Amino acid sequence: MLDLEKLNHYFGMFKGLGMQDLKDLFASVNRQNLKPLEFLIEEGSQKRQIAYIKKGLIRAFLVNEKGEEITTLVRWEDQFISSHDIILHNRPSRFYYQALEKTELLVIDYDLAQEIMKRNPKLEQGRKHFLLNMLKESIERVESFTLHSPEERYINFVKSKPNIVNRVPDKYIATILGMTPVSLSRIRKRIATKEMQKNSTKK
Amino acid sequence: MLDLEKLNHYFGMFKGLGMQDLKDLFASVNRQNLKPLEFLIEEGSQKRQIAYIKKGLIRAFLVNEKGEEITTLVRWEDQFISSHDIILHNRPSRFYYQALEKTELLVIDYDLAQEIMKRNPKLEQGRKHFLLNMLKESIERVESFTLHSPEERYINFVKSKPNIVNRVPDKYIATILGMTPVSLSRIRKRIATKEMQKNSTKK
DNA sequence: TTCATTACTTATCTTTTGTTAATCTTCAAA
DNA sequence: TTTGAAGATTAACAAAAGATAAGTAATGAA
Repeated sequence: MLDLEKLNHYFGMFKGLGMQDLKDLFASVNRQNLKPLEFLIEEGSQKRQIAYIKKGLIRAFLVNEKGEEITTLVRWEDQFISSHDIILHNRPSRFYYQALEKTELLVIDYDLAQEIMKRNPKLEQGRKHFLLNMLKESIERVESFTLHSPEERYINFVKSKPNIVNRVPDKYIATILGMTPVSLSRIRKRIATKEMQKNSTKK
Repeated sequence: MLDLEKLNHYFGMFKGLGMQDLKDLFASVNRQNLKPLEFLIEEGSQKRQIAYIKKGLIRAFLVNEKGEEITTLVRWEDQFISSHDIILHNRPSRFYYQALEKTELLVIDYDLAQEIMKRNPKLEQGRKHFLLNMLKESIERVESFTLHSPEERYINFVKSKPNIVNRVPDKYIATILGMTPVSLSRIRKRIATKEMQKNSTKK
């Protein structure tokens, strides 16, 4: 599937786009490739850009007062990534955005995208859809903290993103789920033990 | 300040509204009053409505498998409240929405509001603003779980919502912050002890 | 293939949280 | 003013999580 077809498929974004805007859009989209461990956005950046991930995987993390890296999210192919500090809060990014794999991106300036949307009211539909999905995802994540235990949180993460677990080191998954890597390791062991018991009684 | 002025102030919502739509809107807004402990929405409900809180306070909670009530959010005057299960996920509400005080609401049918928005493209701006605020709030809440300890979470809650703390029982605040009431009580004591020490050395 | 680095696991100890139940407060209804 | 009922605190114990360090496994570059 072509890139734009994919975007359209997920967000129905380009339905209403005029020819001039399509040209503008294409002209302003930059391809960017990152090697593993390279940064898309660094702490302190104010670059107002949004990236569509064609291939690869990016993690967002910040360095806290103790000097520890806290990873808060990962995004992978066919998702958008941007600094919410820059885009949503209009402040320098507290987070780094780092590729964990060879990653191919389509990068667009946020303000330009805004303008194009303004000129094409029909695009609002796509934006609304996109925002609602972000909101859903975020609310679900809040609920994972208020409604579930750390162990349940990990189990659900594995269930809902089985392929991602194999592409992201556990230590990053740990802090995404609000726990330490050591604690996650213990939880994994606990789960494995329970599985063992289940299987032995089954037999 | 009048109700509509307030709404306008916070969301700039009615700028682009035509006369017919204003009439529609007014005709379809229902006033509703709740006594303490009465429900706006009950578990299982599918009523697609959004309420603006003129006065009072509402908590959302669900009853988990163990039969415990888990409160996940509170909303108060000049805020909107709705069931995200119904509105966002199109499924029956898992949550109850209960007034904790004498509460006055303006209730509107969500689908009607949608239609009015569709007929008034200028309103999209207000909706976008509203959605972005919801998203910001939700992301900040996720960060409070990944970036802060339970103790810090409580301190931040008190700092950012000092008036609300006095209107909501601690046991509800506890589960909003992802902990048990007993644990919150201990945290409060710990904080108080630290404050004591600070004040004694200051003297 | 080897070796060094990084990730993961395990161990030990401390701190915090969960659980349950008892006790103390508060506050509103009688 | 008294008195229940609900909320908050405290206690006691078990379970889990944090912190630190040491050991083991995995991985990728030379």
